Amino acid sequence: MLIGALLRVPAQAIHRRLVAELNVGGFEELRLAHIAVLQYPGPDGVRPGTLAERAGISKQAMNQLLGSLEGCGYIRRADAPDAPGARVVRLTRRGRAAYAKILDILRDIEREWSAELGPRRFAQLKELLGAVWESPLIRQSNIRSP
Amino acid sequence: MLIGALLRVPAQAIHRRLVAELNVGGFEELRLAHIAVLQYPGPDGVRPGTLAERAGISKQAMNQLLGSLEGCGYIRRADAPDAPGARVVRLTRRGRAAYAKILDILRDIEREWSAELGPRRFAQLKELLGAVWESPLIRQSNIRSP
DNA sequence: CTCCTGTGGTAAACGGCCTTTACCGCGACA
DNA sequence: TGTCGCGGTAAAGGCCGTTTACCACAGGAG
Repeated sequence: MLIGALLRVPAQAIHRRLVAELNVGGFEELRLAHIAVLQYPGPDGVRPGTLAERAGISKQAMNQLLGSLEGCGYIRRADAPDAPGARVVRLTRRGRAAYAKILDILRDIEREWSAELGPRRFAQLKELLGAVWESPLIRQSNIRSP
Repeated sequence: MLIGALLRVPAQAIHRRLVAELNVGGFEELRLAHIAVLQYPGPDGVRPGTLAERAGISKQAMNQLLGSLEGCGYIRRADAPDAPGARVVRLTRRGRAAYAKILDILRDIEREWSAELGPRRFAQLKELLGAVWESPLIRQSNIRSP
């Protein structure tokens, strides 16, 4: 088995489970793409452009997601305090609840994996993935062209 | 950092790099979604429905991908030798070349990661991901509803 | 034999999500 | 005062997956 599928399939499974559990947990409007906005470390106080870069999508795509989330009452966009013309995302009460729910679900998943692999091996897995994350290997390939 | 992003970002980076390198390497028609068909262990001799299940998408979505790949000359669909009415996917020469190219790129990536982490730690990472893969944790969440 | 059901494949309509192209407002700066 | 860059926005188009629906065939029940 090569590294591509080893990473892709679990990532996809986690993604789908997040959406499924959010939908039955009172956040019916949230869809797959919205997770990219709400995931760690959360969008509160962050610029749209920064969020786009984090998610690896264009500013325009992020803007659509933000518009949709704003329409559902999860966030609002406010003027940035420092820069004129810039905006920042603010989580509403509902948005904070959804974000907290996401963290809950992820911690559930981590608990399950930890039980399956053993806590020591699970910690090792996270440590290794963290090392990959911080290496230049990823960033490079995740830059968008324009 | 929670497990969701730790898996998703590298997986996405690998996906994008695969497509980028395929496109400059003589396989311009291949797009992101096509990778799901061509990835390990390859579609040759496999039923469309099985491929759909592997990729975690509907049979219909897989069929569209197969139609597109057939139009570009990467595969053809033949009648299955055993079951009547069933079909199997066959790689053409071009399809085999693309599949080989994908394996090459993935091996390049593995080499780079191995150099970054050290061969011992990289092997450990793959082993741990393999353990997750084989556990019931994933399959469960990757089943499609209908 | 005929009906029914399950399996495997296919087709068309629709919607979500991303990219491309384009534009606006504002400050900096020559 | 032009114009450059930065941040954000808007609209059109395309890719991709789901939903709904249908067809062909085999195997069994009646």
